[in-house]
This record gives sequence, structure tokens and C-alpha cells, in this order.
Amino acid sequence: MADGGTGEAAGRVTIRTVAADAGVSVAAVSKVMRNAYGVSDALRLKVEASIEKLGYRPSVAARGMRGRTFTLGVLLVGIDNPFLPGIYQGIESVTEAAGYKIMVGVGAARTPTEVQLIEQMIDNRMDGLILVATQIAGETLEHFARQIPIVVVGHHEPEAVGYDTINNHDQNGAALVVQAFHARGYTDIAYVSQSEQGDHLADVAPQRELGYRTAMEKAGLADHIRVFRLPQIGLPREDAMRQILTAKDRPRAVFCWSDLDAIPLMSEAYRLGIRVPDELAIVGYDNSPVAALPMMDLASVDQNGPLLGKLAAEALFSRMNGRKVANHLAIEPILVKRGSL
Amino acid sequence: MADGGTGEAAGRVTIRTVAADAGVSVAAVSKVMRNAYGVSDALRLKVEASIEKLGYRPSVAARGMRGRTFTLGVLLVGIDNPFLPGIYQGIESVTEAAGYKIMVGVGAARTPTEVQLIEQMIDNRMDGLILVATQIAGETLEHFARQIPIVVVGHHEPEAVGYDTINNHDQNGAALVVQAFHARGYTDIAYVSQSEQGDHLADVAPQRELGYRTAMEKAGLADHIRVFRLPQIGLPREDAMRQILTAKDRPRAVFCWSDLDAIPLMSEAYRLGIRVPDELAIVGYDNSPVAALPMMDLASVDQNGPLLGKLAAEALFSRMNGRKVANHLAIEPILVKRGSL
DNA sequence: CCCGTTTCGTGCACCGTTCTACGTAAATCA
DNA sequence: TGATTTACGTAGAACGGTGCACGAAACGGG
Repeated sequence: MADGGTGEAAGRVTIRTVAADAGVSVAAVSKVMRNAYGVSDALRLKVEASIEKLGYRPSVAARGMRGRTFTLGVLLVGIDNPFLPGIYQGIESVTEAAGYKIMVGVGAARTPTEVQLIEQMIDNRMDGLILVATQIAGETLEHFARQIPIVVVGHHEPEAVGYDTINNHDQNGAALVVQAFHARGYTDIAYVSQSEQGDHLADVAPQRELGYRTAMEKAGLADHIRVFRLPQIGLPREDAMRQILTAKDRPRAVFCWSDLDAIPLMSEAYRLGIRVPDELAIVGYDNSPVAALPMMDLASVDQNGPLLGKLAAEALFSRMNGRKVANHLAIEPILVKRGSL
Repeated sequence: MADGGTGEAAGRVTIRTVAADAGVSVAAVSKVMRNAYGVSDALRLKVEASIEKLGYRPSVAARGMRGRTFTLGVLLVGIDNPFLPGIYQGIESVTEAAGYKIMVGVGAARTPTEVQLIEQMIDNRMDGLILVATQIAGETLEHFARQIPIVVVGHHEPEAVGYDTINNHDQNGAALVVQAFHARGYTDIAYVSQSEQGDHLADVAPQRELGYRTAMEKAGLADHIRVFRLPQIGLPREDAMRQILTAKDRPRAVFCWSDLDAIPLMSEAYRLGIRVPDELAIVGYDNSPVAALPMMDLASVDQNGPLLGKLAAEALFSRMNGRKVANHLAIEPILVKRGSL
């Protein structure tokens, strides 16, 4: 039946199989696949029939050696970060409509791993890259950006020339929190950040810290500025948290750089019998689903992940289409007020 | 630094660039890369020096056209499922040590998407595939398994001949829950599952249901067997939950097929002022981090994701090394008892 | 009716690897 | 020393596509 013709043995159906079956040249099949110029309806029909019949799928690997792969790489910091799903979904909504596929790399928040994954994606001939919350230095990014179109999400590099950045305005997000605290009459407002280990100012935590400091000053609370730093996620952190919570001069309100820290902190407070918000007000960042649970009821800044993802994908496409000048977008986050505030 | 050397103008440094730089043949460089037989120390040193100097990295795409890519594909159901991180980490621990890279596909729990992703991975010439909690039918899997080594996690297909399956023993996990409930004196124990929409018996939810039913019968509670089905995740489900919780014959204890449902259900109970566990005992599955939060304190079955991942990766490697006979493993889950029980 | 344009289809040279087959020089054996 | 073996290195044909350059046919205007 199908592949009877040439009596070839087993194996994969390649472009040649299709060409033989349809009685046309290999180039013709290629043209149809890419719907390139110069294909008559008759030819197209013949070829499409054969493709259908044989179930032909072009090899991405082979295709990538000369043309495009129609595959984009998305590099994620990890897999359990609450703000990733929204962004991913936003990206996907755009790329799917454009007929592009996505391959994901999971970076585990370690720079060398992330670099390897980027190289891996370049070596796999992806057509473009979206890096989400990468920790890689701007200089390194410029280096990679010379090899492949890149858009970065969740990493502030407003001077970058070789790639685009899409962010929520982290400084404004922090300011929202300070203002909301202040409006409720709190003055002793602290910021809880992750360890500075390997931090760049480009990362979101320092940006939020900057926004916090600026807003505190603007509110006339400059002398109440206090910053606590927790050990990296993965290390034991209960001690550090307990220290913050049991100190005599415990702050009246804390703004956590991420729900990733706000939630454990809130849990620790609960365990210690500290009432939220009567004794301690807490606000996080990323508006993760857990924060929205009624038992948590944690106020949090929402950065609209789906929109970020959508904008990132669109920026990537426009860059892939030849735009050379860098785009740097910042969208406005909103504060989702809940009982912890 | 690295790529300064020759100050070459154009593109990428390929195997030819290296060969020219080292003054040897292309084949020689290839041999060094694959550390194949028949390379003198002198040659190897020369070539390695050039590789280092030029910062050469072989193209995975090109390599894939003839040899191996040293890349594995991992297909995940989604990105926000609490039991994925553990599994992924387990996989990674094995593959990283073996020098293999991972590319992830995110399936969104829709069969056509998943099929496309698998094809995509085959087309990208991955060396093997691990499918986590796929919904694809066994028959289709056998079809793909003829093209590429496959290991499936979180999907029961004990009769499969072309691929391996690695699972926790979902039926036993369910039995643990029923026994624990019963030991506390509860008899009116219900099971809450997801919609049967597109379900196979191979999926975990029906397996857990089976385990639940069997254990209920064994405990002499056959006439207390009750199964509720919630709408798919993504659809509005509050109504359905409220219906369960406010019914006159509300069960005394519920076992949820996943924390993904147990947590919202518990939240809804909280909102309705139903005390857990005094009025309603709840146990979930997957022991997600949220369940462990002191405010939630949700008992849950732990299936040891890291171990599952590790076993899956090991099975895949042994299969890639030529094993033909299928392996089907089931590890024993444990019940993590917490306040909700 | 002739000749310049289009339109359509094909041949073929890539892309960056792997890997088989082969040539040659050195080492071993009888 | 001549005949084998062994070790090393290389040419060149894949692999499965893309896309340029080209030729043939169809078209159309003067």
C-alpha cells in the first residue's frame, strides 16, 4: 500500500520518500512545506496528499541546519516558582497561534546551569529565546544575543542593546506596598529579601529593595528603613525567620520580595502565635495561588504574568523579524489587598 | 577572553574551524569529541587546545542527524502541578551525572498537545523520552515507543511491552488513607476525584479510586462507598465543592485524589465554617509543600517524587543501552499524617 | 510571429556532524 | 628481514532538510 512503490526497506519517512511517492522533486516538497513561492495548486495538492498519506513530519534537526526550526526556547528559573505558570501561559498563547513550538529549559537558579541551557538551545538551533528571571550577567547576555534573538523577562537591564527586556515595574510595585502600609498607619516597615549571594542590581529583589527605600524616603520614613536577608531557598531558614519574628524590635509590617518567602514567614509567625495582621502585617510579591487561599489570605503584588509572557513573545517575534533596536518595557503591577495587610 | 584569538569575522565556529586551527582533519576532531578509538595523545592535546581556544561547541542538531544528541526529552503535564518538581529533580540528578541534557515539553494536560510535543522531541532527535503523567492512550505510546526509548511515570500500563512504567502504588496509597480514616473510627468515607472526562483506567485518579473501593470493601465499609467528581481544573468548581460540603449527608471524611483538589476543598470548608477535622476529615495526595504549611496542616500521601524520577531515568538509560523487555515498577507510597486527619 | 516576462519545477551545493572504509607508518613476530 | 599486526589519521559518503540558480514552458504585448 502506502510505501510499496520503491520497495525500500524500513525506517523513517523522509522528504525523499514523499517526493518519490508524489512523483516530484525533493525541492518541490520542500517548497510546499515552507509554502514558498512558485508552487502550482496541482503540485501542492499532490504533495499534500502524499504527506498526509505517509504521515510525513520534517526533521527539526535537519531543517535547523539551513532554515528555521520554528521552535523557541524558554528558560525558566525553576519549576516550582509561583510566578512562572502565568508567564508561560502568556508566552504559549502567542507562540501557539504563530505555529511555533516551545522547548523549556529548567535552570535551577544556578548561573552555570543556565548558561549551559542557553548554549544547548542555541546548539539545538532554536529560532529565539525567552529567558525568565535569569541570573546571568548582562554582559554574558549580550554575548549570547549576538548569536540568537533574545528577550528577557524578570531581569532589569535597561541599557541592554542586544536584547529586549520585559518587566513589571518592580520599584513601583514596592512603592505600592509601602504606600498601602503607610495608609494604614504603619511606620515601622521592613523589607525582607533573599540573600545577596550572586545578586545583581538587575535582579528583581534588589529592584524591589530600591523601590522600598525610595518610597520609604518619600513617605518621610527614611529612618525606619530596615532590610533583613534570608538564606537562599533550599537552605534551612526557620532560624533566620524566627530571629526576625521574635526580636524585641520586631517590625510592625514586613514586605517580602516574594511570596516564596512571605508564605513561610507567615507560617512561622502562625506557629509562634503572632497574629497577622494585628501584630504583624505582611505583604508578598507575585500573587501566587497559595496567597489567595482563605487560610493564608496574604496580600501580594500581582505582576500580571500572562501579559508579561504575551509581551515577551511578541517582542521576540518582532526581533526575529529583523528589529535591531532594543525594546525595554515595564508594565505596572497592582497590589492585591487581603487580610494580611 | 575565550573567543578573541583569530578575530574571525563571520559566523559560528564549527568542527571545520577547529580542524583548520589545529591543522588536522575534520574526522580527527570528531573522534576527539566522541573520544573514539584511535586518537594519539598528541592529537588529542592539539585538538583540545583548539577547542578551548575557539570555544567550540558541537551543534546538537547536526550531531543528531547521524549520532546521538545526548539530550533527553521530559514531557510534563503542566507547570503548576505540585508533584512535578520532585520527579524532575530526581530525573535530573541521574541525567546530569551521566552528562545528558534535558529539554522539557509542557503538555497542558491536553492529549493533542502532548502528542505534538512527543513528535517534536522525536523530530529534535532526542535520545530518549520520559513522559510524566501523560494522558495519552497506551496504544499510541506503543506506537511512539517503536521510534524512541520511552519511560512513563504516573501512568499505569502494566501490560505495556514497548516501554517502561514507573509508579507509586496508587491503589496501596488509597488503601493507606482508608485504613487511617477507619482506624480513627470514621466510616462515612468518600472519595473525591476529578471529572472522568477523557480518563483512562491507566491514569492515577481511577487507580486511586480502585484502591479506595477495594480498601473500603476490605474494611467492611462497602455500603459507605461514595465517589464525587469535580469539574476539570480550570473550570469553576466552587459550586460543586459547596454542594458536597453543604449536603445534609455530607461525608465525615473525604479522600481527595490530589492535593490539587484537597486544598481548594479545604479552603471552601474553611470559608463555610466547617471545622477540620472535627466535622470533616480530609486527606490529599502528593504531599505538596502547601499541604505542609501549618495553616493548612493537610495530611497527604507522599509518593516520593525524587525516587520516582531517579528510577525513571535509570530505566531509560538501561533501555537506551539495549534492554528490550519492559520493566514495570511500583514503589510504596507513605501517608504523611497531619492535623486534617 | 517573435521575444521578453512570468510562473513553475528541478538540480545541486550546502548546513555541521558521524562513521565506515581505507591508507600509511610504526611496532611486533617469526 | 619480510610479513603481519596494530595504531593512527583521513577522505568522503551519509543524514534530511533548505534555497539558490537555472531551464522550460506558458503568457502576453507589439
